[in-house]
Amino acid sequence: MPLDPLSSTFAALADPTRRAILARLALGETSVMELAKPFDMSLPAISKHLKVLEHAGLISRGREAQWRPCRIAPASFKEVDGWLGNFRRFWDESFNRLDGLLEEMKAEEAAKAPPRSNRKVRVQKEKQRGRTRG
Amino acid sequence: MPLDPLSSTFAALADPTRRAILARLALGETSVMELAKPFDMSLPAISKHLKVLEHAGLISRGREAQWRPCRIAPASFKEVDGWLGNFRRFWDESFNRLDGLLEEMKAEEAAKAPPRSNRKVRVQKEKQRGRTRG
DNA sequence: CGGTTAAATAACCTTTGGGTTAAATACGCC
DNA sequence: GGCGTATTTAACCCAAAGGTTATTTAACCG
Repeated sequence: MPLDPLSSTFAALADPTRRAILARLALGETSVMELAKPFDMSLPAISKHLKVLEHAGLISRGREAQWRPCRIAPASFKEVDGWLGNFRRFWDESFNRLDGLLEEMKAEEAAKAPPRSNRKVRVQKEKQRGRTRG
Repeated sequence: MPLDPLSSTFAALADPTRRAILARLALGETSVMELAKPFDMSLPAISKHLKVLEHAGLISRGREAQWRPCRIAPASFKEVDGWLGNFRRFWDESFNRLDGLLEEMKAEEAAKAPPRSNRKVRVQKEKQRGRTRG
């Protein structure tokens, strides 16, 4: 019984070896052998980790002769970030528009500048991201 | 052998029941009974899920008479987002400064405006977040 | 005190996960 | 074709995860 995609992705991220592999891949596409080097672990174990990451949509794999170069796949990262966005207001104090407005007001106060007229509160776009801060 | 904090957090998020609980808590603090209602699952099972979430730092629990109200705890969410930030450039095309600059240039080109002098690229603050978009 | 409600713990079961070693597959090269 | 390198698959092991029911703890209420 396969998990829903988001669960698979989070599960894949819940292992330090796999996160280290992703960190390595953030530096650029590379082979399984290369990925395996830093770890005191058998090659099949790495192979399994890669399968988990691939199944989770976090990496994709090409074919070049006998190598299967791995690279970061963006989609699932984006899914995770999107889900996380539902909670951003709990920890990013400048996240919601009201806060943003208040902080702008404070900033103006601090700068002792006269109030400006066409000051606008920026609207959120695309599911909780893309706001100006500070 | 306890997992590192980030692994515990991702593992906690890798279950749809637990994510649903968090989604409910995003609406506000509530009791275990209340949280359990939507699920076709025994109360001890929910209790275990809550323990996992608490251990992962995703919720905290108070005491009010015989109730233990649960609420979202921000810190671990922030940790996850911070980690995710290392990969943001892979899927948020407006994330990195060079892209931002290029897009501004394109926008200016499109507007057929003369080049402006004190146009500045905004600097990233606080680990991969807080950029202006568009 | 005794009863009722809220929640956690204990003991247990079954499935999944992460690791191993040994064998198989895929491809390039001489 | 046969060899060597890269990678996956198979078979197995043990620990951890997610669920259950039965029992226990905690707090209010009358």
